[in-house]
Amino acid sequence: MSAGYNHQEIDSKWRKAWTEKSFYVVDNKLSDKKKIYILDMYPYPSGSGLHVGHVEGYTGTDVLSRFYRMNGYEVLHPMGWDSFGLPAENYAIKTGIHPKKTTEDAIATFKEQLQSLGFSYDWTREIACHTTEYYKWTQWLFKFLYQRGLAFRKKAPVNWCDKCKTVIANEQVINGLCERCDSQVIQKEMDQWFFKITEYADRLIEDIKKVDWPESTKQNQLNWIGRSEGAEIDFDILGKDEKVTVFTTRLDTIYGVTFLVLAPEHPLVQQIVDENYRQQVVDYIEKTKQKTELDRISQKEKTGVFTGAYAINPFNNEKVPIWISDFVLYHYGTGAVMGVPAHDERDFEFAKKFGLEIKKVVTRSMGCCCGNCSCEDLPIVEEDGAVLVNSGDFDYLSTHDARVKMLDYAVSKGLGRKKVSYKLRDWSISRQRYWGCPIPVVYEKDGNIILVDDADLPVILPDDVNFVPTGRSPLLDHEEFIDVSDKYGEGARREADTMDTFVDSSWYFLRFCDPNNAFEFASRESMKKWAPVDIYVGGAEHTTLHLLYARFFTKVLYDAGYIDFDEPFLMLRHPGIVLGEDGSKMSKRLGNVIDPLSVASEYGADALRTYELFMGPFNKMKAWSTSGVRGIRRFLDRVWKIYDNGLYENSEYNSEVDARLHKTIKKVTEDTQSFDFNTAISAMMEFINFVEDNNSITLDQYKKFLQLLAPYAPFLTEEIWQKVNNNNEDTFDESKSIHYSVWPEYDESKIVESMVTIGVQVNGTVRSELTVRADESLEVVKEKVLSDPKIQKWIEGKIIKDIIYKPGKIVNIIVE
RNA sequence: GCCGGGGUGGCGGAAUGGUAGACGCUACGGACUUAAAAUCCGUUGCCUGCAAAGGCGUGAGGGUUCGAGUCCCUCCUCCGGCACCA
Repeated sequence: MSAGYNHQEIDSKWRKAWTEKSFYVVDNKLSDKKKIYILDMYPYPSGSGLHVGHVEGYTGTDVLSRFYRMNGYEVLHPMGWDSFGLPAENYAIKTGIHPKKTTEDAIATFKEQLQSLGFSYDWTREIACHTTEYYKWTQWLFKFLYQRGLAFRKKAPVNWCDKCKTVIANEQVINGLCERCDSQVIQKEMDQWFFKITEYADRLIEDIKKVDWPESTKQNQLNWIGRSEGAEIDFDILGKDEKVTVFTTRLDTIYGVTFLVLAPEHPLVQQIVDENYRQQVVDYIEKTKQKTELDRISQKEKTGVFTGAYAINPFNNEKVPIWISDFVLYHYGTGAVMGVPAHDERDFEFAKKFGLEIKKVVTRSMGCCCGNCSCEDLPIVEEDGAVLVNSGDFDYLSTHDARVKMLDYAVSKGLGRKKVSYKLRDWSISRQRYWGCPIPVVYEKDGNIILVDDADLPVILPDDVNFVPTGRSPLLDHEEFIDVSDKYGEGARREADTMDTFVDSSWYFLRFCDPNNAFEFASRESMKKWAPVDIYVGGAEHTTLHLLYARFFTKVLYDAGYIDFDEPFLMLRHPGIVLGEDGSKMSKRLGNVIDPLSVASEYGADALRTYELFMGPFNKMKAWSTSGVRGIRRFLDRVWKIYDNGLYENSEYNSEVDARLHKTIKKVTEDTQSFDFNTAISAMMEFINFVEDNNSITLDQYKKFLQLLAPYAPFLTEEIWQKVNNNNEDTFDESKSIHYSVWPEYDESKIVESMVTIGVQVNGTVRSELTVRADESLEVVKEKVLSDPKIQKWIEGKIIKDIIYKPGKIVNIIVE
């Protein structure tokens, strides 16, 4: 422990005072004041509590919240809990302790940690998605999507772990293995609920341009949606009254088709297969079903079988064999592809393996690049300057032009059509798990779907459920929950699956606008005032799922007229991962986890907060350093010492200190807003160094400096602020707090320096320096520079060709 | 493989095309102390040199420019995402 200010006393005193005065509570009344909504991704309350890495993001948003309050904004800065989810249920399976209990205990721990660090959340708006008050509206939103035709039910494969006897979520499948027992996960067909996010694919792509998000996150989303433009072409099947439709983005290569491949799951396979080949086809389909995800990913060689059927290429009427293979994905495109081995690496591999013909239809116009390499033997995939050959009327066209002309031709002859395909698939939301939001659906005896009435919401998740894995949804065995025959008629049963927790988190940011509303998910007025989120901060691991789902929900609500914005998060930033002192990821196993509360109790919450942001650029990965925290603490102690030794009372006004202060105000104001917290803190350190070197700071200057530091170190600055203002702590309120004081403005005229020191170069290498008026003329500078002995040494006997002078920056003498 | 983002002292990192290494840590030297901790002062990119000074330096190699960490091209490497997507 260092000497200096008593953080234990000061931290707890102000935490208490701010809480008592409901400092950060905001209302929903529309006002003329500027407003800003600053949000952290709400955490999953895990049993192990927060470590210092989690706190970086929360510190960033808190600094911004405090900064904007001081700049006259009404700030909505809430916190809540993503409290449904698998870890609590898995823990319950292991220990028998109810998820509700472990979750609520964890929430208490998290809350204590956050409050100790002085985060200025409006706790009257706290939400938790496992509460009935919250999930009533999650259920309402499910119904809302269903009514708009965006929720539907179909059979779909789920991940099944045979050892754990349970269905597990995609997130729990690690490289095809079960997260908990490392055994193989297989696919099982079950009835599932889906949300039709694919309907919004194009708007999700288009609107990403509107938001201020990290470029990589935007790219990840585009990548995930995976839009590609191409064509669907119909191939007649020889001797059958059927057609196979393929999807291709390389229509220009269609004269090179030497076979077709269907996914083994393709329904047409059964109809077209030649009887002589039926057995091998059936065997192959069966083998594919047996394969685990891991098998399919890791198999190096292509597999497949011939169906005995042939198709006719509509462009040249050639007869090509139809194969099936598991490298063709049933759920993408049409589940069928045209094989062009000369111009596609996968098709090339397949043709080589099974001895299929390879027919080249695209060539480099100037022949091979070098003439003596083997590149002509490999598929030409895409290349500038390549042209078509062996393609009938389309010969000598560039690949690009050929694509356009061939599509026109196909459309005019009725052979196919333009088509856009997406990688994005509909969002499967059914989970065969207990600890989640019940789906508000009842099935009548004949299977008819009935939505539960609004008046009967929420469908309450029962507490007394046996969640030990049996291989089916735990709620299925809760007769009282399942059996609703008295209300819905003989044989009526409730849906027993719960919703994916990503459904909860797809709309929680709206609930914060009006968290206690019992009649709507949030009032229009409250959302008009606060939403959308202006600044959103959270982990980069959510670049696709959560952030995409929330955008989808927002657009659906927008289309229905509930809200007047169609993007939920205008600005998004990701905090970088914080590594342990040893440079490896913090984990219990390595024993390098650092608890924020222990840092705060040893060095003070302010030192922790300031260090969190001083470590490095906000969005970059960096390693924790306890000696770094000590360095910050030294800095804070020096700030305290200016009060403690009364320097501000004994100083004469010093204009250089003042110029420095105004420069610092400018830097901190700009850098704080742009998330460059580390350089803002450096600037404040430089200012204090300068004050100490000059042994001068007036009260007014000191107070302005304290205000700059206040968002970062709220406790210490509040303490000094009260003392230098001689406030009576018994009558403390918002009007006297530094955190509601008016952010200092800088005076540009004080920043402009009249005298500057610039470098003097000879042929671009610095040889001397020169102090002149910032706007000194070239003549004077030239005279001074040429008479400088250090410079004369370098130009002696040489011809001066030019002198470049950029006022205030540099002078460069070009010789010889 | 494709997409995105990086590579700067012993370490974390600063630098609108204009004196690279701000700020902090570490280390070393000194002051204070009976002593230690804390605190304060000084030094700290590398090489040569007692010094003055000079040379070399931002992953590698080219280029543009009076001038490049910064802009352009080629390559190496690390991190993140996607990955048989036709």
